[in-house]
Amino acid sequence: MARKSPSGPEPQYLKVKNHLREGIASGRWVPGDLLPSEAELGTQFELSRMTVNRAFRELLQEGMIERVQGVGTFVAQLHRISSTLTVRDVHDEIAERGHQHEARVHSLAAVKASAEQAASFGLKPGVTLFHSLIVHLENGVPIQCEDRLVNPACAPDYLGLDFSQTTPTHYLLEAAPLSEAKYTIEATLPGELEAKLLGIGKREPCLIVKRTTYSRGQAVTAVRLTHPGSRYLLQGSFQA
Amino acid sequence: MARKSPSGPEPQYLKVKNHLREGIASGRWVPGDLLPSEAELGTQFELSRMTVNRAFRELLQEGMIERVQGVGTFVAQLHRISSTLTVRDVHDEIAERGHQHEARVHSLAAVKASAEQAASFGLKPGVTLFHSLIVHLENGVPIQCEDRLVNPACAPDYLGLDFSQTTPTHYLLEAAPLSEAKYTIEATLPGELEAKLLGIGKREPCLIVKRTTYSRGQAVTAVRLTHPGSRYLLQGSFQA
DNA sequence: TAGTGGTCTAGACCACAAA
DNA sequence: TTGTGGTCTAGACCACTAG
Repeated sequence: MARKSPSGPEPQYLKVKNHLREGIASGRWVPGDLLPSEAELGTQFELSRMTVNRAFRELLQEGMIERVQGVGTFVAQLHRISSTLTVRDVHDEIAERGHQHEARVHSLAAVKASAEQAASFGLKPGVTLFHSLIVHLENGVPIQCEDRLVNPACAPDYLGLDFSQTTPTHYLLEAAPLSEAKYTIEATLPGELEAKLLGIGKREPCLIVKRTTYSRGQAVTAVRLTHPGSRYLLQGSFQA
Repeated sequence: MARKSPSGPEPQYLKVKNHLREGIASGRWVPGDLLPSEAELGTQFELSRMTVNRAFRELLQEGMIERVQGVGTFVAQLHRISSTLTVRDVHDEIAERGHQHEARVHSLAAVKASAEQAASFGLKPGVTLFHSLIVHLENGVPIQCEDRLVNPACAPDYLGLDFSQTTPTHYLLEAAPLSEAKYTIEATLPGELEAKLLGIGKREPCLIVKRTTYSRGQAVTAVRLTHPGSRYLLQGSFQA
């Protein structure tokens, strides 16, 4: 039978995977086409079916193919462009650009939750939440206004932290293991206070990211990140 | 030895995977902790090592764990919030909301590429590119202005298509298998023509997605999607 | 019935890292 | 040397689909 990887860095299942990827990328197989079966490729490459299966499973996970039990494996219709959008800690983001990060804490206090706020945390109106309002500067220029509510149960010592030294994002990710997040991205005008804190006009468009993160099914924190449209953009890429 | 899945819908490797996920989500293991070895879990669950290995591989792929050969498997540090942002065909998006989609083609012609445009396609200035300008309406309300350049080599018959019936996105994905995409998302004011076509004021913030897609290393199309900030937002979620 | 994918096994050899 | 993960095998049983 086939030899396992001798010492070279390329496992056998990758050979099969690349063979299929190249066939699809080159147009040899187009969306909807039936691909060779696991058994067929196993014979062709002199590999066991499990090894070929792994190549197929990874391609399935990547959305390159579709599989139907009892029928076969097909090239997927690439009608979705999905891309991984990484929302990161501002500090890391700025540091990676080789720039200086500064955080100005404008507010850090306990507040009574409004009905709407409480609802988003799954708590009763009037309960105490922690609130922080921090402006992040890159090389002295304000690029993000971080307006955050925190569930005290998940971070009891939140009010005692020094957020000019560590970011809430960083702290909260350590305090409560992240299990889920929801976000929206939109373009609107800044609030009056936001405009003032960011040093921009009231008519300058802002890119606003709202994000709620959950740990063990419980909402940990809800944040509104306001970025001057002229100074900030999100970017990313996608590899099929 | 262990019994394989008798008929029930839950494979054995999922039992192991869920066991680990729950242990991490519940805080039984925190980031940095050493998890049980494959052999250990194999004994505990009465499974072969390969089956346990599959559970670990999938968790690794999901970013839940980190593995070091010769050392062990650890709970990952969750210091990045990455989320899958799916940029989809507008038509599908609107149809899924149960709404009516209409496309108005305002321009469809061959143009001479400017130096900048040519560069983004890796072509020489002055070559012919195809250009289309289409406004998409949801239930009669303009929500997206699609300003697109297309590489003629990848879609020779682009100018002959009826984009009130099929979207450029849909057509291009079929014409050229997608291999890579780059995008940016930003908030700015609309151009004069865009404001007019979308029926909005010149001072209304817009959410702008710019995207270039590649097929086999060659740029296929570059598009600027302008959305009125008051009528459109991106949303998504992330499961750890 | 024949062919497909979905899962699982009980071994195996290897590279690697720590003691 | 021991234990870890990384890979691979040559079978196996099952569910499902098509002819």
